[in-house]
Amino acid sequence: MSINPTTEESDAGTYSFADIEAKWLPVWEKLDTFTPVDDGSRERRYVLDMFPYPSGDLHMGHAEAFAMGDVVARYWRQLGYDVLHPIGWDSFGLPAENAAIKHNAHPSEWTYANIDTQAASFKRYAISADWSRRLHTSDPEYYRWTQWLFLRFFEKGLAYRKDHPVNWCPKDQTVLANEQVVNGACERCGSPVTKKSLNQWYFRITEYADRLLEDMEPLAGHWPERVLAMQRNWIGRSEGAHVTFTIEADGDLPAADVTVFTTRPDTLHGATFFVVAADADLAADLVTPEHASALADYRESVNALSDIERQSTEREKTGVFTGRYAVNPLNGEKLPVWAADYVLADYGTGAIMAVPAHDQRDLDFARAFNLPVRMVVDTGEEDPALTGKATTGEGTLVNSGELNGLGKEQAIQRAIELVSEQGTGERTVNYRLRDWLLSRQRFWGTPIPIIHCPSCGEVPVPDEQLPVRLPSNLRGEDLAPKGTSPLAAATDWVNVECPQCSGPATRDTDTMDTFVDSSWYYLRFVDPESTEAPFDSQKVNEWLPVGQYVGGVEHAILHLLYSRFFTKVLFDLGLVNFTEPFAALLNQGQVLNGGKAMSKSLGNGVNLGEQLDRYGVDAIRLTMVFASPPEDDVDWADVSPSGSAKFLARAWRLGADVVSEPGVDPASGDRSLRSVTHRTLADAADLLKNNKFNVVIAKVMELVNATRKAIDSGAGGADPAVREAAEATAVILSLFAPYTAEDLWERLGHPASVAAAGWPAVDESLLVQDTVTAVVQVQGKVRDRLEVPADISEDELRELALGTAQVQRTLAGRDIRTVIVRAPKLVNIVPA
RNA sequence: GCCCCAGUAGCCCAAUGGCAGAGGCAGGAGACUUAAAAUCUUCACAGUGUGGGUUCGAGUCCCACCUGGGGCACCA
Repeated sequence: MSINPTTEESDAGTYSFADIEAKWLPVWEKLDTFTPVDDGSRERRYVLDMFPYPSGDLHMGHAEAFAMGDVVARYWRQLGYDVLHPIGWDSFGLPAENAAIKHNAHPSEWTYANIDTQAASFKRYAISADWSRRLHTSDPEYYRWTQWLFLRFFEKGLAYRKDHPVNWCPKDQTVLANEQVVNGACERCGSPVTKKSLNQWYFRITEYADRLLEDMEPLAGHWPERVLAMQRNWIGRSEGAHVTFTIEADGDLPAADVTVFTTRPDTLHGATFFVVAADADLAADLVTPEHASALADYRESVNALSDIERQSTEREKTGVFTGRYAVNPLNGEKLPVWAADYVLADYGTGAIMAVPAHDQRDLDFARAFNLPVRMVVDTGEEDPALTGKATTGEGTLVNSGELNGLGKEQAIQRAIELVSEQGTGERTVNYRLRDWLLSRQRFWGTPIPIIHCPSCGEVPVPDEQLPVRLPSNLRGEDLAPKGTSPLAAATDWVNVECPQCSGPATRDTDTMDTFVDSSWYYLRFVDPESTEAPFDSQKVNEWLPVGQYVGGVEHAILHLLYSRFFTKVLFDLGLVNFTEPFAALLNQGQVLNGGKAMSKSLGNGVNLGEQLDRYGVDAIRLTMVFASPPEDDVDWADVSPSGSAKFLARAWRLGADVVSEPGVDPASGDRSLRSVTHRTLADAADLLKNNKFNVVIAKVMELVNATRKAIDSGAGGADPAVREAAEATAVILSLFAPYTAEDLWERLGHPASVAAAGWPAVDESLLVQDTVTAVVQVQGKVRDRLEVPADISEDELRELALGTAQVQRTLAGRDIRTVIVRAPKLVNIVPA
């Protein structure tokens, strides 16, 4: 055998992946096996891989992810479900624009050329997709509906504009959502992100914070725990109270009420000072004239810090006194009001009551500025004022008026009651999640379908005028980032009549974050040609939620959170009847090389095309799936595509040795091989259900080994059991190695396609063994083994075990305390 | 600092609380061959990161720790 694709003669005994690939690809094109019938005659199942971004050709990561998704799609088809497994492209985005600037071209040229390249590669890779549903988010036919959905959000008040300090990437010259800032740097290019105050569009995702959190419950067990944990973390729910402090009047400055958020209202009596975020307007409003210049200087120094510096936890505490005092509503104490950058303008209310004894940050600040520390919860630990370590645990309230003597939890409840009675506070829940900033100052995205009219304000583009197409006359340098959208330069495009008053007006020149495009594409796949609506709700309700979603963990928060949000809004709009888009999620691992992610700078990249040329599509697919459990990383340095190719050839060769006719009754075949076949089918079904694809491949390897042995030194190639085993091999292999499986299937005398052969029925009677080996333990240690009938009773087995010489010798006359019997496999004798 | 995940043979990995080993890679031996490749057969190697606990019995469950990976983080 040879795994060399250039083998010149290809006789019946030589496995040539290149020949097999060339042979079957056109046959499959004609068969159209992967378009769902979609008539309700079979149960519908939807399996989806996160759609690719068209950045050049497919890479090793695509090869892994799509191999996994295809296993599920192909398995579900074998089980007889009507399977929807579509493919499309997330085709708006920066790289296309940057390429266009560089080559003085239009982004669409680069984008659609790459899509064609990737599509051809996907076909070669034998992804069992329904190509008739192919979509691209940059097609006007698609983004028309992205705009339509935006307008529905706008009508509901879920899309709005506000002035706000935003994350700004100085390199890409655009704003970024919080989710796109990683450790203070741009997720895309790595540049340190700065803050800029701009008027921008937002989606009100915070309104859905609670539902995004609660609706994760039923996903447990179907989504990876770490993804759920990351989303929980990101949403950052915390329960506590709002408490309002009055800032006393000072000279010309009037009194003011300022509310704080605290998770520890029980420690109200321990507040010894008050802090407002230095960069919030509130600080400037409160400061007395005497302290104003110090605050201004301080604010300047704070603004000069990058996010990365500011987020360092090692920093010394800094701040300035505002000259004002806040009155504690519970005990009337006057607390000095400070402005400091350790309080965030963006979180909670941008102001806090500082309880240095029981909060480390407050304690650090108190020690830096010699402010008092008062312990109000006795945790049994040393006084934080002395140790410098705040105590945050359980304890008994002290120095706290009527809260004294209560435990922490009781005191929290009681304190909330007290401020509620006073009207100075209430129970509340606070979230870390911010609204989703969706405007981008870039060209290659979905235009925001809003017209700005000097007299009517923000006017939605009427639905019948959608799509608002991108202007076609901009290219090359016209697209270079300038800090404002390049669309502004297309004056013909920008200047329009106001749809309401017909006066002169201008289009919004920002485009949408591409994550908006990808937040609903899984719905469009159900009905991709529709010109009436983004999708047919009835059809969507029939197909969704997606039964199995497959993609990388890098989208644990971004795409998955946004899509969940979109689905909930669409539910509220009555457009879908479910609230979670993805019932099950599989995060495939990364493909590494030598322990590290592949990268140009490390020079450890592996080219997918070269691997396919060298080992064949099936060997690469099999290697990806066999290497480890799907969610684990695959280190390409640790795996053996040539080993996979060898196995495939071995499986394929079975075809030549099966000499019985198709359709022969296997009942008369060799029983032990039949047992292996049916055991393999049963185990594989179980393993596939649990995404243990790597183990399924190990099982089919065993089946191939057993079949080879039966042919060479057992029942022989004419035995019907050998045919049965080879056919089962072809069907199981069809999930992982479609070309080899198809060719084997043909060699076994069947017409194409094995993909539609159906999962063989398991004969339960073949799974039962006549006799099994029972293990006899004394005190957990194995002392003997017995061949016993599989249906032996507990009593019989106990008697047998107690009677063995080994057991008698080990017991050496000791009394028996108890005997554990798990018929027919185990007996454990426990001596007294 | 908080949260999540993982540590089994030289390597990748299996193992409903019940004999630690299914499969593969790399390695050794044999058959076939003039020889090699390919093919077929066969062999060896760990007591499951560490320390406790629960149990008749723990790789598996619980606690603590160590190591590695990931997420969040002056989030009140």
